[in-house]
Order: sequence, then structure tokens, then C-alpha cells
Amino acid sequence: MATVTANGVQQENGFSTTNSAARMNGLTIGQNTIPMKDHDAIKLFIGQIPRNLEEKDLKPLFEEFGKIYELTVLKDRFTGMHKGCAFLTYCARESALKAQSALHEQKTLPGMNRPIQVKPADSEGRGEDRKLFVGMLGKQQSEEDVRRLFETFGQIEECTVLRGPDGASKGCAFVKFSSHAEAQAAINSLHGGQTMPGASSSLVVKFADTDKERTLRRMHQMAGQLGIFSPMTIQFGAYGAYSHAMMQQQAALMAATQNSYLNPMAAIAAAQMQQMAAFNVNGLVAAPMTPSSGTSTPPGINATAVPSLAAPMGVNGFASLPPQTNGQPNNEPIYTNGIHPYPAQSPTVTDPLQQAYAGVQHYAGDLPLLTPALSPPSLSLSLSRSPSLPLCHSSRHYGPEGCNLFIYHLPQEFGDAELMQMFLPFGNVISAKVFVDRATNQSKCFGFVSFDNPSSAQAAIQAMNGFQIGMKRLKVQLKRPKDANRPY
DNA sequence: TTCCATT
Repeated sequence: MATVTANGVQQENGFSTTNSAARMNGLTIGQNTIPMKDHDAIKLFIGQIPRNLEEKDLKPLFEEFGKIYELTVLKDRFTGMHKGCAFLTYCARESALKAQSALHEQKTLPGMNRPIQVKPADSEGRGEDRKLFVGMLGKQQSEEDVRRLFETFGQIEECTVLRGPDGASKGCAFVKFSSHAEAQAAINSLHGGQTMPGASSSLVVKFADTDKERTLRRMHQMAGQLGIFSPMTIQFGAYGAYSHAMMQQQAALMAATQNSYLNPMAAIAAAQMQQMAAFNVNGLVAAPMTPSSGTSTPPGINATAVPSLAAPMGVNGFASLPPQTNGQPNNEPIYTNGIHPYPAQSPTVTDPLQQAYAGVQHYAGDLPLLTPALSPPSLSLSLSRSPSLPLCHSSRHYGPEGCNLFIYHLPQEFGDAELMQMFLPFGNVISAKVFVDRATNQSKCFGFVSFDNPSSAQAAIQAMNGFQIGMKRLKVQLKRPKDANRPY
């Protein structure tokens, strides 16, 4: 297990040697265990839950199957109404499978007429982005042969040679890796590279058709047979991109789930980012998922007095901010994790409170730091009185390509200043903007931060993506470049 | 009963 040096900084080499252990069990520093997510973790959809149950109520029910990485009750985007369902990710894939088999349709929660649903979220797909179709195999090649061919590229979850009724190979197979990147690597190295004995041409290695593509193909065939061509087909066909036209045609025909299939790359990118989050933990910080977190009210924070509109407790795990007092906040440590290392990255931060906060931020990759017990009230006080904050900003709203971050799942209470403060440790913040609903003046819980150089942005992603607040985690990604995601 | 938002 990793150790922490006297000053609280975990040593570099400690990280590399403990990585695999960390993946299995969480990384332990002192008494603190950092939750980490398996690279092949499954996001579960939880359905049929009573609307009066919030994250903290659901947690005990699911914790029994393993450490929870993230749990989010779905709320209506506008009204904030509980939708009666949730998303749940365990640190370990195994826990998800256990929970699914133990709970799915197995019991009915109080007040519900249908049994609880626990199954992989729709967004998880069925691994189509990591499943390969392999063609032009030799007829005598077995599953084992195919595995050997692919195993150097990653972990193979599934390998099936397609066979006829007589058991004879059809000369093709499906190979499912544990990640998209592994599958892609196999394509890069193997496709067209060699010709198997008895095969008529070189090996074919491509992503297996998704359901959508299959549907599409079928519709295409049907449309062809019926002589139907939608106006969309003609319009987009003029651009000459066949696959694109197909996509658009499907859009016209199905008029459903457009986002997900028009931009599959976004989903993949998101998945990769999540993997990075699991990686970026680095074992640098430890803050326990405080035993009291979510189950009791820390002294000084009155959970029942939370004004529901201003700062709903259940939504982000925060207590409402106390009214701004005129005195100095008490300078007791905000983060009681015993770790106060702080590399001199942010010479502008002089307030000890801010330092403590910023230091924790820096190491926070994946951690449940901002639990109700530990925080934001004091945080916000310290932030709000920072006359010495550097004046970064203005004139330009964003930095060069690669320097701009998109941040999602910000606490409702965070404004521009808090956002900037949170990212200052990573470099020069050119701007920090939280989006605010014009009608209600409420934060939309996402925003942008721009640095003056790409490495600061990367450092911020490394440290802050996956940063846990309550039961949610910040999503920190490079801002989508303008024009990305436009069909043409 | 399926989140997701890009100055």
C-alpha cells in the first residue's frame, strides 16, 4: 500500500508500484481509502425508486455490494423534481454485477408498484464501441488462435468464432476488448496486415456493427427495395459522403435519439475522460468518504434549515451557505485529512485557508473531499474575502485551443470567483465563467475556465476531472472546439 | 424509469 511521507506528499514511485492494487481495492493512505473506478466499471440505471429517497437514503442499500464511485438521483432539469430513478457506478465492475443480480426486479421499494430496476444504463451500450468484427480468418482458426492474435492489444472479454450449423467456421469472429482504445489499437495493427492460410484476402478487423447501424442497413435495404428516398437522402447525398447520408437518412426516418448516434465520438471521448479520472487519482490525496458523510449532520451545519430553493441539500451534498458573517471565519482546518502538501504552484494564494483549499484541490483527482462535513461553507467564506486575488481575465474570453476547459457538475453555489479559485492552482486563469440561468439567476452548474497554456489545462483536467462533490463528480474536459460536432 | 449541459 502506498505511504505518505512526513509532509504528507505521496512519493512518485509509491504511486506506480501500487497502481494495480489500488484499482482492486482503492488506494489506502493512512486510514483513508480513495475510491477508484475500474476501467471497465459499469454505470447502472436504477429505476422504480420512491421520489422521497435521495442519494443519502439510497447509499446504504447499494453500498452492501461494494464501494460506490458515484450515485446520482435524476432530477428534472428545470423543476428539479425527482424522476424516480438514478445512476449508480461502483468502483468495481464486480459490485455492479452483484447488485444487479441481487436487486434487479427482486424487491419493491415502499410505495412502488413495480420492482426496483438495476441494470446497465442505456448509455453503456452493450460494448459496441469495443467490439470488433474480424473477417478473412482461416477456416481452421479456433477461438484460441484468434485470442492469441488479439491478446497483445488488451484484455479480451469475449471471443467468438462464427460457425455454421455443422460447427464449421465461417471465417469470421467477434472479439470484444475491455476498452475502445484497445480495440482501436488492434484495428490499427491488424487490419489488412496479413493473409491467413486459406483466406481469399487479407485480414479484416473493424468495429462490429452497432444495433443502430444494423437497423440503418436494414432500412436502407428496405428503402431501396421500395424505391423510397427521403428528401434528406438527396440533400445530403449531394455531399458524396455515403455514410453520412445514411446517418442523415436514418435521422429523417427515425427522428429519434439523434444526439447519441450523430455524435458517437462524444460518448467515446467522455468514456476516455472517465478512465483518465480513474487514473489521475495518483494516490496523492486522501480524504475519507467520511463515515458521517450523508448520514449525520456535522456540528454547525443545520441540515434541516436548508432553504430548499437556494441550496437544496440533497442535490449536491452541500449544506446551504450560512449568511455572510462580518467576522473572520474561524480558521480551523477545513480539510481534516491530515495532508497539507502544497507545491508552490500558486504564488498568488496567500491566505492559509485558501492554501489549504487549493492544495486539496490540486490533489483531488478523484476524491470525496467536499463532503458536507468538510466544507463549502468555510470554503465560500474564505473565497469571498480574497482581496489579493490576482486579476485575471477580461478582454478575451478564452485562451488558445487546448487551454479552455468545460466544467460540469459544479455545486449550485459556485460562482465565477469560486470557479476561478478552484482552478488557480494549475496556472494562469484567463477567465472563469459559470453559466447562469437568465430567468432564475441560478447557476446552471457548468462553466468554463481558460488558461494561458495547454499544460495548465491538462494539469487541471488530471487533477479535477472526477473530483467528487457530494455523490457527484466534476466533469472537467477540454472545451469542445467550435464547429466540432457539426455535420459539415 | 435513462443523465448530458460547450462563453
